[in-house]
Amino acid sequence: MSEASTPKRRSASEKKQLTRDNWLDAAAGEIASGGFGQLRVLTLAKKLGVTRGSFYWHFRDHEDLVVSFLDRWRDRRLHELQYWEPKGGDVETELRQILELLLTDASRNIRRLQVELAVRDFARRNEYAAELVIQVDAARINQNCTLFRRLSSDPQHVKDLSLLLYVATIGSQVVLTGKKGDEATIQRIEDLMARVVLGQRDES
Amino acid sequence: MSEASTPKRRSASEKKQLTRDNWLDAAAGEIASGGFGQLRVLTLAKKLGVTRGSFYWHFRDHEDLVVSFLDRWRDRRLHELQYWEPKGGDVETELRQILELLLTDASRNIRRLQVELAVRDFARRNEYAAELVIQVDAARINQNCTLFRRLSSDPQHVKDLSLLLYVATIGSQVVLTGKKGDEATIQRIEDLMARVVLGQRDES
DNA sequence: AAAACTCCATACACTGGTGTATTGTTTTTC
DNA sequence: GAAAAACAATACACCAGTGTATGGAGTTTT
Repeated sequence: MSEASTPKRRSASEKKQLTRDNWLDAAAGEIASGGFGQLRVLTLAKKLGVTRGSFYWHFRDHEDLVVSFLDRWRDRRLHELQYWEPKGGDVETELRQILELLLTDASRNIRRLQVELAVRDFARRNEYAAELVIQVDAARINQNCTLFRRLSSDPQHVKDLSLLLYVATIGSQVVLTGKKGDEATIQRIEDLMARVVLGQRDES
Repeated sequence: MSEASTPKRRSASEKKQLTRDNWLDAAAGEIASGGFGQLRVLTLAKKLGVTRGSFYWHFRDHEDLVVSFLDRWRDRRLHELQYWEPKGGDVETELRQILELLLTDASRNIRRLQVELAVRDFARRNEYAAELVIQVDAARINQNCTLFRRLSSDPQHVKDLSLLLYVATIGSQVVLTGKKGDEATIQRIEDLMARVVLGQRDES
């Protein structure tokens, strides 16, 4: 009788039950668009088509969600580095590959990029996030060092070059993200950076 | 005599009255430490030792505060460029001056830097802030173009170099802000960038 | 000195969000 | 196929914050 009035359970659209990871994925969307400050349990629940009752089964509280998200982010960022190992080959082509990865590819994955920027911003006012960002930064910079060791013999110079490359890519992401007509711009920046870095051979 | 025309602040009970700018200054503090998302009228009032009654006399609402703050920020950033005009001289020394300004000086003014990063972050989810950031970025990049025109004759190359310098400095601020022991690091990055840019002479 | 203006305090209504307790519904396990 | 465990809905208490209305004290103007 009153069947139509109260679709008791979740509407027949989706049926599966939610996992912790589902909530974290939804959180990623919110964080990407609004940052950690806009992360609301209520909004997430609506987005997932459930009520907060589900959330508080999967998570202890709001903070638990944030910490879990940060942990997952860190793990994934550190883990993916493994797939970005230089394939070997010419120094220049290897550098090009890295730049392609750090700039062009990154700019196409704008969701991922926005999450990264949100985490970075959050790290300015959250101790734990700050630690993770430092870890990830260090790992990435260290990874590129292996390339630059083929360009210079001075360890300090290698570190500096790698750091410079890194801050330049991060800066590009910060400044150019979301602007239109930046595809070509990024390409030119990529070229320029390659030339600039290669010009630094044996200058130690 | 002349005091009759000057706006009075003191009162017998030592309580100064607040101006719109006082509120904006207090807002700067909150924004620097917590971002725009943490900007609370209540907190500001407490910080200033008054109640919200004062706020709602000076501002229409919360949004009015945000917009006013952004406007003031934009005006100041555009205005200060005027004092950073190259003093003329050697190309290298001029470049060094600019780098000093963009990196070392910026890293010492950490409050100002944090506000800038907060505005940048806010711009990712706020149309108006995004417009202002674009204006400021464009003005700064354009300003440095005048220097790079002395390094290359290709207008495109000049633009690219200026943009690269800018994103590198922004990236440095994002990555290195708040880390310890970065004073020396910034100095080395500064050196490296100078050499890297100067190596690009006449390569158009 | 009275009126008018400026600035702030107080009280209240309202919104949107968290967390908890309890109950209800699936899904898994034995 | 029932008990147990996993997942979700509902209702509630509670809090932080906004905006508004109104009154009031200090200062300036007339």
